Amino acid sequence: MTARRSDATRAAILDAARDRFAADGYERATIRAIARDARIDPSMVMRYFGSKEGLFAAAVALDLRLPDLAPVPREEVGRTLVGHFVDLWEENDELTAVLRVGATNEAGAKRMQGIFREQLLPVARQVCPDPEQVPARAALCAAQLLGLALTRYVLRLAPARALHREELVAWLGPTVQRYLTAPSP
Amino acid sequence: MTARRSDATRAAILDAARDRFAADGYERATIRAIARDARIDPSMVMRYFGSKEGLFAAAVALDLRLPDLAPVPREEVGRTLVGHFVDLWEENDELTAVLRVGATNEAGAKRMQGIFREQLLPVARQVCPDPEQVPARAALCAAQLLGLALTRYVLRLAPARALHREELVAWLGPTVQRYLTAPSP
DNA sequence: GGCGTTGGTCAACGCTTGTTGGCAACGGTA
DNA sequence: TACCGTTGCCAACAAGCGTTGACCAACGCC
Repeated sequence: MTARRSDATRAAILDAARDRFAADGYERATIRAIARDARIDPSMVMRYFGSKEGLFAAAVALDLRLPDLAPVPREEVGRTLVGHFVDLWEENDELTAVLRVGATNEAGAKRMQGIFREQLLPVARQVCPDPEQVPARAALCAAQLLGLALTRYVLRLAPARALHREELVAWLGPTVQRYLTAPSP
Repeated sequence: MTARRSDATRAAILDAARDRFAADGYERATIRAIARDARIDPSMVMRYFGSKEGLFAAAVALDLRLPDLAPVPREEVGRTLVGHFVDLWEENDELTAVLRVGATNEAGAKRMQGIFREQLLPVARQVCPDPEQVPARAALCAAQLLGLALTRYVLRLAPARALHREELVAWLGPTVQRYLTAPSP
C-alpha cells in the first residue's frame, strides 16, 4: 500500500479529534471545531470517516499495551500494573478521551466495556488464583485505576493531581495486588 | 412561608432534571426533554430557574450525609464509609448525575471539587493521623469510591454491577481504611 | 364586580449542530 | 495535451438547541 497524499490530512484530523474528545467529551467536541484544529473543512471529516461516530471509532482505537505478567515476581504485579497505568495516562490523552466519552455516551460506555473484557480480563486471569473470581477481581482493579484517572485527569481534584508517580505506586500498588491475589475476604 | 401552588411544578421539574442529568449528562439532557418529562412547557423551566445552568445547580444540591466517625471504632471507619456510599448510590441517582456531569462539564467538575473539599475532607480530618496528609489520603479514598461508582453506574461494567453490598464492603473497606489510617508507605 | 398577581401555553428568535452535494484546483498517466 | 481520479473548499440543508416575550386563564383581595 503506497502512501496517499491524503494520509497527512487523515492523521491531522485524528490528532485533533483525540484532543477534542479528551478535552470536551463526545457532544461538545464538534466536527467543526475538530476541522478547525486540523485546518481543514468540516466536510472532509465526513468524507474520510463517514460520520461523527465513525470518527470517534477511528480516533480512539485504544490499546492499553498491558505488560505480560508471567515474568513479574508475584508480589510485584500490583505495583507493576499501577506504574504502567500512570505512565500510559501521563503520556497520551487517548485514555482520557475514552473515559470522558464513556461517561457521556452509550457507544463510549460500550467501548470501555470492550476494553475491560479484552484487555484487562486476560491479564487478571494470569495472576488470579480462582478462575471463577477473575471478573469480580478485575472489576475491582478497574474501579481503583479508573477512579484514579477520573479524579486526576477528568475532575482534576487538586490533591489527586499533586501525587507523584512513586506515591501512587506505593499507595495503589498494594490495593491492586490484594484485589488480584489475596484470598477472598 | 406558605406553600405556593407552583411548588408541585417546581418539584416535578427538579425530579425530571435529576433523572435526565443522571441518564444523559449535561449536554444531552435538554431543557425540552426535561420539560416534556415534567409535562410542562420549556419556558417554565426558564422562568423558575433562569437558565440551564441554574436548573442544574438547583437540581443537584448534593449532600453526602456523611456519618460522624467519632463514635465509630477506629478499625471500622473504612467499612462504614464504603457501606454508606453504596447505600447512598443505590437509593438515588443524584450522585450519578453529578458524576456524569462532572465528567463532561467544567461547572460540573467544579461542583465535584467543592463536594470533595467541603464534605469528604472534614471527615478525613477526623481520622487521619497526620493533618498534613489529609488531602492526599482523602483523594485516594475519593478515587476508590468514585471509581466504583463510575464502573458500576456509569460505564456499567457487568462484573462491577454483580457485586453485592457486603462483598463491596468486604473488598473496599480495608482499602479505604488503609488510605485513611495506615502509616504512609 | 373589577383588578393585580400568579401559573401556564404558544410561537418565534438566533444560533449551532451534523450532514450533503456541487464545483474548482491539482497530479499522475496515456 | 487531454483526461480522470483525488483532494479540497463553499454554501446550503433540516433539525435541534437555549431563550424570549406576548398572550390567556384562574385565583385572591379590595
